[in-house]
Amino acid sequence: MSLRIYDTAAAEVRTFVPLQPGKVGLYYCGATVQGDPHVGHIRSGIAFDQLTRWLRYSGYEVTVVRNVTDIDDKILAKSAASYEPFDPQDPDAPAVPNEPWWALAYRYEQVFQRAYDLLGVQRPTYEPRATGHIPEMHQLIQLLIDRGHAYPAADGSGDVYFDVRSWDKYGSLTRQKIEDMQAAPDVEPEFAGRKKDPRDFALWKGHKEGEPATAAWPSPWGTGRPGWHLECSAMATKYLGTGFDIHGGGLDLRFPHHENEMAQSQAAGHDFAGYWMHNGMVTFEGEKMSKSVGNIVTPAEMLQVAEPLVVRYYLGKAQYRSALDYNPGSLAEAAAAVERIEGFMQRALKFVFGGDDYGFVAGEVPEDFRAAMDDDLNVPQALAAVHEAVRRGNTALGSQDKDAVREALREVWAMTDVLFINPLDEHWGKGGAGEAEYRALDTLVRAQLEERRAAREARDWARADAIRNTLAEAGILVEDTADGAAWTLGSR
RNA sequence: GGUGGGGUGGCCGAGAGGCGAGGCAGCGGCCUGCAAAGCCGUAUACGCGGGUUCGAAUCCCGUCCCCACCUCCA
Repeated sequence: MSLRIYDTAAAEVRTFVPLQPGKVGLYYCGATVQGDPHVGHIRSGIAFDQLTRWLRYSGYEVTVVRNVTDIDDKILAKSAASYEPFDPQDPDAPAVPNEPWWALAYRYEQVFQRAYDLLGVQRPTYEPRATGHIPEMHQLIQLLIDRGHAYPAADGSGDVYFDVRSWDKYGSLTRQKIEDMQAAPDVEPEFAGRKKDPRDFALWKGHKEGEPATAAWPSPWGTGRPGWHLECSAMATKYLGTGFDIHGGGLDLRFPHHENEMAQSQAAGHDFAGYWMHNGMVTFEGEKMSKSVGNIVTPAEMLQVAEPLVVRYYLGKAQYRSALDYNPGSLAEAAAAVERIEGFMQRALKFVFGGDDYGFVAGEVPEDFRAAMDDDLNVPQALAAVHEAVRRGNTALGSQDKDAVREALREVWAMTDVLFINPLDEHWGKGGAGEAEYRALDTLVRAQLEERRAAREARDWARADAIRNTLAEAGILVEDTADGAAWTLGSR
């Protein structure tokens, strides 16, 4: 009946109850813009896009916040490396030489933006950057110091640490005890005398020799820059309040990122997130894709072999908490499924409205679809509902049952709109051809089809097949239907 | 060592005590001049061994294996 979601903090499925009726505040972790996006980022974006769209379809007013972490160790390191001499032949050579850290961050932010846009991930209501929220972070740090949960390092480094031993709920998000955590062997010596406990994490990092002056901000504890984790707490609170509904992100962010976020926010006296949602990893032959393993498939690579809609369908087809395994056939399989849906919709539209979708109104989403989505976003089951409606519609097309075709079409339209995989949505375009180009091509193809029709009438099968083959070589697929031949641009 | 999540038919991927989700691929049929598309049909699937039950992929016990996190990661 109503939405139920799996809450990582509670480790169980809970009925979703918003803090304010009819409104949802959603924060989910975006990227640290230190490199090109990989499919994991996009999968996460799509998962929370599905959530957002379903919440909105369900009548909620949703405020979505996704951070851009534009300052961190890696960004600085990559920028610094771009000033080093390098061999242009080296595949790891910097894309832009002598690039300031802020330029590098902004460049990658835009790459992310394009990827999200292309795959139909709705832009968040607010997309704040870490560097734009230094004062908010300072307030939070001061609050934590005042409450006895943070301390400036005793060695004058300018670092400020969160005191994990001072917060007895530390570890509760991931159900870990500090004592049981594997000690990071390299951490102890480096921070000896600086941290009270090796698990203490930096809220503020004192400026170090050799780091750019542009990456240092004055603070009550000395010039420096923010630590990781802090930006999310500060920005979530600023845009959604000290208590909000849902916090999301990838499964690999549970610890330490989200654990630390939760600790510092709650230690500051904030309720913070009511529900924690984590999407599963994209795996390659069973293993998490990661740069160190070298088994990465980038969104750009996927988009070379499949159109954006197909990539979105693929990345969004599994339940968001499951691992999604990629293999070489994955995208072709997704493409076939998408074509099945699109084929029905095209035929149905033509049959019911004569090919003109003017004035078409999508129907309601059917009950089985609604139930599936309400069940912790069970998209695979929701897709089953889509395909069942498609089959029903195809059967109705076969029997020329206009009412049944129209009904199936309205349902499919509504469902694919919610999942944002409606092949006829203008977002996905039509093969990239503009209106004028399409009309020109249509005129030429129709002339060919007319000639073929005449040949078929004369039972000149060789001629008819030759025309069909020629068109096929140009990527134009001809299908004979009850009311004449139709053509489509093939997907490959 | 600690904490989570898994092992489902050729592949992907739901389900979680009782009519074999769905997609992709395959096979047979219908339709078609032939195709394509579509429709219909088609599979001794639930890691292994025990147990509970009238009935277990689903519950219990044992066991093997895999993955993730505990360091940067969506």
